[in-house]
Amino acid sequence: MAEQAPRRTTRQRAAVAAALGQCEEFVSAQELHARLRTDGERVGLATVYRNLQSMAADGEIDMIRRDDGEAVYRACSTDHHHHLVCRVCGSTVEIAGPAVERWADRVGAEHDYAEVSHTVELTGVCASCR
Amino acid sequence: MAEQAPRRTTRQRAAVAAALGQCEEFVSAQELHARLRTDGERVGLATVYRNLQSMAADGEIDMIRRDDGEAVYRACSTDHHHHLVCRVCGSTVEIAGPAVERWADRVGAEHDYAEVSHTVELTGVCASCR
DNA sequence: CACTCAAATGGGAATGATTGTCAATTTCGC
DNA sequence: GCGAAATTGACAATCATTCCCATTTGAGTG
Ligand SMILES: [Zn+2]
Ligand SMILES: [Zn+2]
Ligand SMILES: [Zn+2]
Ligand SMILES: [Zn+2]
Repeated sequence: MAEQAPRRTTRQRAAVAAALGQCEEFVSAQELHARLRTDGERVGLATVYRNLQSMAADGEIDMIRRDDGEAVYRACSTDHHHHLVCRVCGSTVEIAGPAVERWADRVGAEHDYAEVSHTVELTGVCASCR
Repeated sequence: MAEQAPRRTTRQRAAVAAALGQCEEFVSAQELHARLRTDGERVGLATVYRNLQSMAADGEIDMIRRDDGEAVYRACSTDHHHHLVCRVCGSTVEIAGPAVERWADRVGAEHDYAEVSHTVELTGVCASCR
């Protein structure tokens, strides 16, 4: 299914991965670039974009979109899962939902769609923000 | 939950709604603006954006995001549902899934999140595109 | 290690969707 | 009809993301 593009290990790619690993919440490419710069790492903005995108494509990291459409990324356990995000403070809970997975597969099959993938994100207001 | 902002009926708003109703697939604000112009309707681009956004906020129309992040809209049955979109031709199937609804509610409750809403979109390759 | 070459980088310009501005117009209750 | 408030429109301004392309670098090869 997924065409694996050749990937080299570069200082920049490692720096991006490391910086992302430090982040608690989802961060945009711009934000991560700023952090890298603050940390003294010298990585071009375009490179941050390219690496985040390829890592997301390879399933190494998660990518979702904010309400305004901006893409935000986060390093997390590699196995497939979803998120429950607080609309107020942004705190996130990772959800492993075998239930949704099965549902998605079934719906795809019912309508004869192949290679079905899904986007499932939950948002709400966490206990401490109420 | 939803604060209903006062909405007036204007020629432009009606034109946007009508044009959207004619569309088979999801369309972006830009595309809809072009269609209106072609049809001889004179509506400003900013107005198309504003109306699509407010209609989506009111739940009158659906809004999802393309892979590139661009927002696309579609008029459809007003009751809550989800979509299964073909990655190749864009053909869409509307999905009414009581199963997901229950799952989302349960997960929210389990983690003590209030006002939980969800985003669920499926993509695949339809039969005729294989 | 020296050598080769495609992959990767950077950074500044270009793109393109979306938003902001604000005067002019329109709606609608009174 | 009147007037306050909502809406519109043309255009400028934002701003994330992509392009371009000369330069650097990773990683086999012998
Ligand atoms: Zn919170
Ligand atoms: Zn729909
Ligand atoms: Zn198709
Ligand atoms: Zn639902």
